[in-house]
Amino acid sequence: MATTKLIAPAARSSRVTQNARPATQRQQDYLLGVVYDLISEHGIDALTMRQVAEASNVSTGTINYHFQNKENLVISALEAAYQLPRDWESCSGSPAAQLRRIALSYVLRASSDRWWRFWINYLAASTRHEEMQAHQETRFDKQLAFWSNLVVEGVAKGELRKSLDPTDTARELLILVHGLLSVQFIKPDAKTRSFARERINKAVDALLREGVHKTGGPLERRF
Amino acid sequence: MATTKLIAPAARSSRVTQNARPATQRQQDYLLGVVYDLISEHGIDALTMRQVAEASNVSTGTINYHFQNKENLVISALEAAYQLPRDWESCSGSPAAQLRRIALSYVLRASSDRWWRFWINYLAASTRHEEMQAHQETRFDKQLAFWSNLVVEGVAKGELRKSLDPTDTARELLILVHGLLSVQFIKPDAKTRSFARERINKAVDALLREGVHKTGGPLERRF
Amino acid sequence: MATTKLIAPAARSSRVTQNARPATQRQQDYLLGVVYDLISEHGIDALTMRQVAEASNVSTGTINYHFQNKENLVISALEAAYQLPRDWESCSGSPAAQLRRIALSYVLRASSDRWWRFWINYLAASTRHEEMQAHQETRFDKQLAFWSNLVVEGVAKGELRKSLDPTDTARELLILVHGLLSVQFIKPDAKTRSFARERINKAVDALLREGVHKTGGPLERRF
Amino acid sequence: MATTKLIAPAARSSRVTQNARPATQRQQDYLLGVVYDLISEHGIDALTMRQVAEASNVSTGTINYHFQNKENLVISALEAAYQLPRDWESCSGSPAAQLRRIALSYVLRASSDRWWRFWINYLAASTRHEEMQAHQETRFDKQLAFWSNLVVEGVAKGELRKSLDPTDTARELLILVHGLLSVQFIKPDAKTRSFARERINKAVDALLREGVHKTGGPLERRF
DNA sequence: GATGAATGAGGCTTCATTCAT
DNA sequence: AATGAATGAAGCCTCATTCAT
Repeated sequence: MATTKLIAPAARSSRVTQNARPATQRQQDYLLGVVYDLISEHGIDALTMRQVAEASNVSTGTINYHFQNKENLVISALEAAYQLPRDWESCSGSPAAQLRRIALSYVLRASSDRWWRFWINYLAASTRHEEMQAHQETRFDKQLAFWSNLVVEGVAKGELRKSLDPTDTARELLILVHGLLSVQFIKPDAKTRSFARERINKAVDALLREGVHKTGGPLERRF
Repeated sequence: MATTKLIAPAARSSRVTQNARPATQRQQDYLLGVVYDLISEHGIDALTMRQVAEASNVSTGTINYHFQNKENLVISALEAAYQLPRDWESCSGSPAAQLRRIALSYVLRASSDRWWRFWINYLAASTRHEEMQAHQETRFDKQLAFWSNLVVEGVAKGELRKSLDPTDTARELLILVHGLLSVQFIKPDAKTRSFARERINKAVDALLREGVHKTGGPLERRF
Repeated sequence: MATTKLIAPAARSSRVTQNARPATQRQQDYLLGVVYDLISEHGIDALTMRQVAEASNVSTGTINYHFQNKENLVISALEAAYQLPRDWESCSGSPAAQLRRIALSYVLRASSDRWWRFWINYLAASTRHEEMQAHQETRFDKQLAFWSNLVVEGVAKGELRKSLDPTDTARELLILVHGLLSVQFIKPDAKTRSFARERINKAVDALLREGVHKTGGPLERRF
Repeated sequence: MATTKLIAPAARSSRVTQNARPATQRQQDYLLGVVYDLISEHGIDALTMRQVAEASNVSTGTINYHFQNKENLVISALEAAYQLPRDWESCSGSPAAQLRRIALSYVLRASSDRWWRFWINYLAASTRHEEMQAHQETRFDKQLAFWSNLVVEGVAKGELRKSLDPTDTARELLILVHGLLSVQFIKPDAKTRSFARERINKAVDALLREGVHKTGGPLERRF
């Protein structure tokens, strides 16, 4: 447990001492990884500084030395987590394929459960934590913009139907995947996950221009 | 809290002193109501026994006398909350109107925020609490069955299109409202709530048979 | 250590739970006595909740149950200490004798060291604690009024010289005793204390009307 | 802190690394100045090593490198502070003017508050710290001798009344200014400070020989 | 000389729970 | 049934001090 390595040192900065040398940065990133794991596992409220200290094999003083206090630690972990490379980020290919892939990342799998468990805890906690709430909102808007852009590109490349309104389409997809996410949390079984995958594929297929091959081969169905 | 096994929902009264006389029952129900309110307001983890005692004007000893310990108290409150009559339960009218009304109850309003904040906290907690998870599942299935049935009735009465598959339709609606719910948590502003309302109305309208009046009058738009 | 009994239950109230039953009141007063002793002994800043708990043979939880937090505990102790009966309060006799007695209470003796050590710590702490500062001021004003009044009465009874301005006289005396107090802290030896006693007696003598016996017999020299 | 025995004031340099070169000495003196400021501002007990490090723009390691530990640092700072030149030390003019000036230095002003706040904290701490107590005593005696000497000189120059006993006069003045100091701490407002100034001037005036100009011109009233 | 990350004891406080009344 | 004082473990955080660099 608690050994996940996070993003590259250069990628994180705010909230912690500026100009931190690489060693410090690495240590902080390591600690944030531990926190991410613990939150995914036990929820935000159950997180204790002692837990973090023990799981990361440092003293409680060290945690506070780097992050001042628990709130800052949690927020930092959240920020770091949100900057974790999603698997779809490295996803190349056509806009339509990218869109499908991103949308399919909302399907729970063993390897991504951690992230989504983290996410749902964050969402619940954000109902009583303004800063976290704002964070969620920002992230959603970015997501919306990114998806919209993919739609625009897909239309331009002739993959997607010309009649699509990019923002509406993106929003509709986002609502769908979040709805499916909820359902997957409510019914966390293989069948539900399978259904979610099919449903998402169907939704993306519906955006494709006539004549473009639907749901494609094994590459696209990997999820 | 953690991992304690809970007893089946039906056995609820067995959680508390056996053979409780009505006065005792009333007292306990009153306390559970207080707990529900507090959880809605501050989340499950923030609940303290002292809070409950003060909010209900009894002593901490009394709380423990009735519920033995905190976990038991919380679970009892959750179970009780899930048995609270939803406002749409008393909703009469055509199946289509009922369906619309139930679906619209997923739109956040001041008065219902409490319930949905409670719900999201419950959902997050359920990712690490088997019994709560089971509870969620049961509730979802009931919801699905109820909505399906409304579709069946609506088709029978000629309000809804004949081509509708009841279960598919109900599930699709449920996914939609849960998606909109997530979005409303992510962006808790009036515009988002307004959008959610319109989107739900549109979805229900799409189920109506040609010739049936869409979205209806003020009665149906109350939400 | 830490067994000083404080004032009667009825005398204290503010800051702690109102309507506390006598038993609670007694417990709180007992705890405040312990705190008073500890502050006298080690200063305000050195006081720890654990210390209080151990010295009073209760748990730390109990301390916080009664006083919520350390600041409140200290302030309560200060208020209680300021309501401790000074030995001159029970002092009867002529106004001049009372004045002399009160003034002489500023001479350190083993039995009153505790109080004055407490006082000097309070005074130092009050330079960075507004509420404590205000408290000091109030107390000084009361003292000034009380001493002035004694002068008025003394003049009326013909013990003190008619030409005395009550407030000026009282203030002048207060400055003197506080100056002597500082000196006694700076040089805490028998000689300095003895000097302080003589100096105070001399100052009071100077207020007496011609013909009135000076510094008097053993009764008045008890201090 | 507590009860550690301190070394004699004269040995101060021995507290720090031996054979310190001038640069080291300067560094240490600089740090002591920072400590003095911080203590004046927040009291002795509130001082933290980190505070010192940040205020002086060095690392905590450097502080400990120079002073080994906190106690040593604080004591060194206190000793250094007591060796700071008072502004009246550079005061020239007649003995009477010097006496007035020194006495008036006990009147709080913005610029001297720091020193006196420091002093009162030191005095309170000295009730439980033998070495600090001895320090206070020594300083008082020096002050007494210095003031006595000024009286002697003043009498010799014909400024002060011949009947004055130098030591008695000096002691009486010291008691007065310490009394006024206490009052100024108890009531830290402009009116009290103003009163203290007048009172001291009056006391010094009372020492002047008949015919010598009282309280003098603006130069002497600068305080 | 100087740094600053790391330590861990110890400070304050919260809180579920117990128990005499 | 109900009370509420008392408990003590555990939470968060601070801080003097150490030590590898």
